[in-house]
Amino acid sequence: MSEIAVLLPDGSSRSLPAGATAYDLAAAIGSRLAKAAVAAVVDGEERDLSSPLRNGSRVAIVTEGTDEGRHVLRHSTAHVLAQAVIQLFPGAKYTIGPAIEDGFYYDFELPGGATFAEDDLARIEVRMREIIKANQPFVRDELPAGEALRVFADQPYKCEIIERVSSGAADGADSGEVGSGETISVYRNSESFVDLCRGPHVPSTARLGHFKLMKVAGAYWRGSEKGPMLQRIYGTAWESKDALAEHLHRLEEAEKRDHRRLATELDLLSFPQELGGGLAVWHPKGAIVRKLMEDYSRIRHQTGGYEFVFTPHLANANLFQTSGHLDFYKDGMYPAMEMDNGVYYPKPMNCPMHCLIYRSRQRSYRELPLRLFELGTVYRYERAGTLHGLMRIRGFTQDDSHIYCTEDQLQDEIASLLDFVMSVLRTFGFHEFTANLSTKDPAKYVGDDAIWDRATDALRNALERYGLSYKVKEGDAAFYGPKIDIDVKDAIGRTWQLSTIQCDFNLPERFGLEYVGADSGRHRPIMLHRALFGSVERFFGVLVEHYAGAFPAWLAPVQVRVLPVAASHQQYAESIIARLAAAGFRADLVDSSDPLGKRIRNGKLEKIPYVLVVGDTDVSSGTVGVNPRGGDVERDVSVDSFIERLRADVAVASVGA
RNA sequence: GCCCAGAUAGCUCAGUCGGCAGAGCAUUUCACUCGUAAUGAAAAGGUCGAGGGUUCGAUUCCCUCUCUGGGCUCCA
Repeated sequence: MSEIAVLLPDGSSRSLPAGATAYDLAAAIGSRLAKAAVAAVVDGEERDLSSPLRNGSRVAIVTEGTDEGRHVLRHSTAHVLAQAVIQLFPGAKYTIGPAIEDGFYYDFELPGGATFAEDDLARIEVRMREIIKANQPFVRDELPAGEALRVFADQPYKCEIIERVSSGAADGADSGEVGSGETISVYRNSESFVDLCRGPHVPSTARLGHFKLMKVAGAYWRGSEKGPMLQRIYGTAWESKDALAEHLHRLEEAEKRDHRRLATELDLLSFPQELGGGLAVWHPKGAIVRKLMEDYSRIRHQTGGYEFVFTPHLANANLFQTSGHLDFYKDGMYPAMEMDNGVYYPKPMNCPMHCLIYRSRQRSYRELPLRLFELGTVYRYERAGTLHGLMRIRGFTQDDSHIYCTEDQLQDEIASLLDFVMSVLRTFGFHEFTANLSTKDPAKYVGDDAIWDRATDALRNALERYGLSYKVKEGDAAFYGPKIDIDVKDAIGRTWQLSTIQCDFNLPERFGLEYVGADSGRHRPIMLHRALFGSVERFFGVLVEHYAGAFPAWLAPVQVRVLPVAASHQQYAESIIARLAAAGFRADLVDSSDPLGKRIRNGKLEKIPYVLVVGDTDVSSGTVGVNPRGGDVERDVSVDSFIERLRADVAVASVGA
């Protein structure tokens, strides 16, 4: 046969000479496509451009600048990194080097447990650029496993991967999916560097180049804490200089809104060394925002059918024995305090105490659903290396509620919870949500299968009824019940997992919780754990990053700053402050000992929503000059109309209250 | 917990190949009274994260600890 025909993604077909490659197809379609092509998808499998096509195949060309195309060039850049490291560090062992979001990494083991220094990155980059400039081809080869073992004889990690693959044990989590059964695929280039790889790769290194090595980090071999610690180099790679520059710019922007940096700059809170790791003190400005968040939360819970409770920070060990926390999570708890009358622990969760409230007397089905709410502060001994600003902290406050209901009530309860969650999150400026539904881990769960199925269905139905898009995470649930987690997207497109709704079949059992049903019989309630903010501290951190410290007017620590142009306007400025305070706003005044320009600048840097300037014309006509954050100056605005505007601006917080 | 890098004035950081510690901003005082993003001058401010070791002498070199950052692992 001298010609073959292949099917294109648009449904059309194309004839090509027999033996034509994916690259030939791209070239036949157009030179622009050929130039942008980096790989192909043939019959659902990613292939190199150089792979020959068969008659009847479905072929899609992967181009740079698409997610798939970037994936290919990032992975190819990772190979170049490995090549450079092997050449510069004799005796280095190379392991795996996948593409990841925005870039790639490669893990190495250096002889004698040596480590990379930050300035090694520059040397490695130089060598990588030489390799790329040399325009080395990526040539695929397929070897029997035995031969592959000989090729990688001095590379123990590669041998381990080959053995796993050839024994069929590869789980796909490796980038070690390099073949099936006895055949192992490798990629070589002109300098005889060879790496185990499934591919595909760009045709040659000339297609690479817009990359940057970012950082060195430690990482465990195969992700296991018990495995050897490897040296990981992270890099980023893009299809063009502009795309790379844009990415680096995005990183800078993200750094500018880092909540730890802004917490210092805006005097919100601090983590004094004397206090110990993962513990924060809230300064007045941060505390105002936090209090407003908590106040809002309380109002919403109050009107939402929740009953408020309070519980202590400490409890006798017996309680955590009953709840099972001491058996399962002791490592994560602060250590015991031995007292005359027993052993006490700081609480890592509020639920056991809420169960005690439930159990304090007999409950009737008429009381259900019973919704207990508390802003409950808990302490968890997070491992030292895992702490991260407010995002991972050792003492934090959950907007925690435990709902006790019958199985029949479950679905309605969850549906209305979703409503509640979204409504609250929207108030805080989040508008894009997705959910994850975590289902039973067959290896580790309590409760009978039937109730898991019914509860999982209830969660799924509630999600569908609400119309929220969700992913199912099979086997990701905690041992005690299925759950829904809500992710929100922030102002720069990052997602944060905030709210959670979890079924619990375990604690009602452990605490022997019951209610008397309409049939006069005793029944076990289902318990729901749910938090909207999750942790108030973490939610605050996310808000800081979402708004880049420029809180909306209803949350801003200072809503209005008044600046008298000169000392002669001081009295008038004070009268404006008095009016604003009387109207319930947070306003302050900075007198004229600094020049106006400087005071304006400081107001902007402090991200105050409104900076008012008052001078001669304002004093005589009862007006103010308004500088809205991020807007242009408005002169001669009457005080009444400004107050009206401010009222409208902060009204968002009363929605649903 | 593991790997790497750090910790110097309130903040951001420089510096000391081992010999009395520096800048900018912020603070205080004085002068300036100013209409939209940094007025000028002066002063004050440090156990150089903590403890130990080496040394005539340690902020500097070594060890341990604490805390922080980047990852890994973990996250009820």
